[in-house]
Amino acid sequence: MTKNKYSEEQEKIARYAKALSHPVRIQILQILSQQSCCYSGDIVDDLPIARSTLSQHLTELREAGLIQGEFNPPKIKYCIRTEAWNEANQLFDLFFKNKNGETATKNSCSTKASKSK
Amino acid sequence: MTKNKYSEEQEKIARYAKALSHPVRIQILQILSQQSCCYSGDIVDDLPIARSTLSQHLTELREAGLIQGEFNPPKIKYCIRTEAWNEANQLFDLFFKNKNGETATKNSCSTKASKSK
DNA sequence: AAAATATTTCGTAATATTGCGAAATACTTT
DNA sequence: AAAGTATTTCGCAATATTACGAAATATTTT
Repeated sequence: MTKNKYSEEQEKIARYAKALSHPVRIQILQILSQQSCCYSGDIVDDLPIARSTLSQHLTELREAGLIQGEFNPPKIKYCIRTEAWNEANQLFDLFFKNKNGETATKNSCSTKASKSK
Repeated sequence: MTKNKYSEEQEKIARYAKALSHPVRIQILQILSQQSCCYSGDIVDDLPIARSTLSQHLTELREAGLIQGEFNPPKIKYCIRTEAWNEANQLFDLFFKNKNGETATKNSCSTKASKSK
């Protein structure tokens, strides 16, 4: 294992965020999350991308843990993976919640800050 | 303006998510959000990257709207930009909230699905 | 005006992402 | 077994990201 530069939490948030960082993946997840599950072939009709490109995006979402595919020959039924979905939701929640109220208001700055060495 | 493939909301979520898609940017935002504002030079000491690289990440966060820099010669004080911070928070909230409960549970699939044409 | 301090921009390199069509794979139906 | 349907993998190209050090920029202090 390589050197751990960042915390597990930071890596996790970044990984989920990366999965959400393309509009087509947002759309895919919205489709899946709103109308239970879907078949890949049905999704592609609503998207402005080729089938092979969709496949790549689905793979990314699967590797991020956010969706799962159930083989239902000859189709594959994709669904939201609730476990990861909830974890991501919670991570983002906490991330945004952890903020003191006094930012961006002219003054309010701690001129100190560590500066080790 | 080019063709609008995705909704404004989808683009917005993806843009914010992209800003959050690197662990070092998560860490930067955590530092800024937890202890009001900071000077760039102070941040870099806690991060495993070069100053010039930090500058790039700060630019990305600024362009995403999540932070703002106040010039306080010869330093620049960076703070969270609350407006965007709250918007992002709300967008992610809604995004994750919009989900019916019956996913990823073996059955529960709508075999139909549009398939126009 | 020269020196010191803080940050950004530039040049460069390595790697990752996004996209497509063609071909490969896998399973079902004829 | 051949044809049909659904998806993935492959090969390729264009662009974006991440990273660094050196040089440029801007402001204050000496």
